Amino acid sequence: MDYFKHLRYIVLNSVESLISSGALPTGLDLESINVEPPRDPSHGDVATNAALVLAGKTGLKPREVAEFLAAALDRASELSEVSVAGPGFVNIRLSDAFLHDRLRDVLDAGTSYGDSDLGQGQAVNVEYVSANPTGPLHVGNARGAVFGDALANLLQKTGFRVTREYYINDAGTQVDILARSAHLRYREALDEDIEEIPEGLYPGEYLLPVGERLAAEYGDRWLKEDEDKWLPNLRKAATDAMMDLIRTDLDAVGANIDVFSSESELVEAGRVDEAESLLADEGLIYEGVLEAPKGKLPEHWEPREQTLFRSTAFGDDVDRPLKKSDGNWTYFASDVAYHRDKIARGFNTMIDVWGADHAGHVKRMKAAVAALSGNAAELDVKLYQLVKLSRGGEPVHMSKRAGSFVTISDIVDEVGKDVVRFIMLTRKNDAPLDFDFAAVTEQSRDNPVFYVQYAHARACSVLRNAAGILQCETDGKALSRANLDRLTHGDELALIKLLGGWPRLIETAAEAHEPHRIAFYIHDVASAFHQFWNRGKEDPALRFIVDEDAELTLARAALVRGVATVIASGLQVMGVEPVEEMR
RNA sequence: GACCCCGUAGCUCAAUGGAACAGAGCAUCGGCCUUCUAAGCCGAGGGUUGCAGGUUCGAGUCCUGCCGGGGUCGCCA
Repeated sequence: MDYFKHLRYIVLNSVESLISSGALPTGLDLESINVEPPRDPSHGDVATNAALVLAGKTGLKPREVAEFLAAALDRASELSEVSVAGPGFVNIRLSDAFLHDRLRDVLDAGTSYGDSDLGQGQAVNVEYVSANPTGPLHVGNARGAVFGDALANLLQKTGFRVTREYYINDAGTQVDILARSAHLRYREALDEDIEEIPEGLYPGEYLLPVGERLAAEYGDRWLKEDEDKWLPNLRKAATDAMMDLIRTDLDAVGANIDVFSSESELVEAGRVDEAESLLADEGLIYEGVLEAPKGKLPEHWEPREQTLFRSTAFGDDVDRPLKKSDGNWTYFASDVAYHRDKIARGFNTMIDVWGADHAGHVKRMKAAVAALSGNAAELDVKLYQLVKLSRGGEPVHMSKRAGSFVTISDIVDEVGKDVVRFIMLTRKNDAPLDFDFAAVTEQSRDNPVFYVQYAHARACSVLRNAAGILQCETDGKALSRANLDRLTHGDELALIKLLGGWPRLIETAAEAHEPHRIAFYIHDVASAFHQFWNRGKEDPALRFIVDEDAELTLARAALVRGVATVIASGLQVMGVEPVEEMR
């Protein structure tokens, strides 16, 4: 149960009874009434703004409305204390018994605690990574992969039907360059001296095996042929090989893509033409000349007539070209077709996860989605900032030209998938992220991965000890039967309140499309738990295991199990494995 | 020139439909190891939320303008 929702329901009931008794007038707007945790815990467990919101239309002062409401609420058994404060807030304290039931919620539900029906089974498409298939994935892609994957988990937990998707940009000039680079490695594999890799081709060594495979499969067949003969074949072979690398990288970081969509297939199937004619039917396509951007002109700029999409009709700043001067579709054109395809597959909610360098494309893509769906479909674009790699404070340089960049597999091999995933979620997506190879594996409180995992392991350790002493099971189901009335200390109850906030947190994080909030929340839980653990050092009566009081020990074990469960539940959404022992 | 993101303690960052005194950690200072893992904990100081207006009973949050940092701006994706 989300106790904030439950309390809001109680508040609304009280307001309605005040209306029917004539204390408050009818026709009030109850929608903007909320029940939230107060900033200052000394104010209470929850607070409602109901009186502030309602007072205006009643002709009463907020404090008067609050007094009425407080009197009505006072009868609810879930509450132990109701008071009016400030301009007219009603502050509420929850009864111990009500809180004990919330801990029981956690124990009964296990890691599915916090599951929600917010999404009502609505289909959501989450597209992430979607890197060019021209090489292995690098750290920046890892951030997109982890963010997208965790967001997808989060939406699943809140009742959305999620499809995780990767758009393979295998139709552009980059792929021609890849094919030529592969051809070079193919010649090399056939003992030709290729000398230096020419400027403009991909120098990475990951293309060596591709050349060897081509040589083994085709012999010297493509050696003497003209480029236009071998290019189409090598495009396919090379992108397939690169997608194998990429799948390996995705797998290494635990990103599970459901659907891979190919741009070239989209183009070949005529989907781009279809999308264009669809827009043309709406009068949104015209031949025109774009104005040059103000300020610094791009090199070789000259006015040119081209096929334009009237994206300004949907809030974009300028209209956008759909065709290049060579007659091929622009990347934007095929992306329009791709999003039309997603809409056609029944997705009215789409989330695209892009690097911040694509920010300029957000408006045009939203415009296209609006145009294609008649404003029925919604696109949210989540941009993530760069990852700055360092090692012990020294920046790690990545040179794409030299082919020396850190791949996802490199980083996962060194620090492990769980560390990579956790760290990637310790910043808001639109804030830059520092990733220090030394700091993320450090065993100290500065390292959030360690801090949270340690709390989980410490909880498991306490439970192992308790099980040994009490000779009992310490799973949630067994501990749910403990006499939780024994949990009366303020710190115990505060911990339960924190755990009870998980259902609310998961919903707000899902609505905001912000999985990082989970990392911050479970860090808070870990912190509260470490604090409680240390309280026991000063005061033996506050230890989890209390000699000669098996009943209290069992009740506290239930609380510890609750902590471990909520941390594990959060880690599950983040795609991180909770550890039971620190090694 | 235009658009987008960011600007919160000395540093790195939070603040969940606007709400009562803006929170953590690091660093600084003062405490705490015969212990369920000190791989940690407790306490203190530290702020005109970049600036100036506006909306509101109430603004870090919404609106306008400016300042500073980053990103992007037809035929790369």
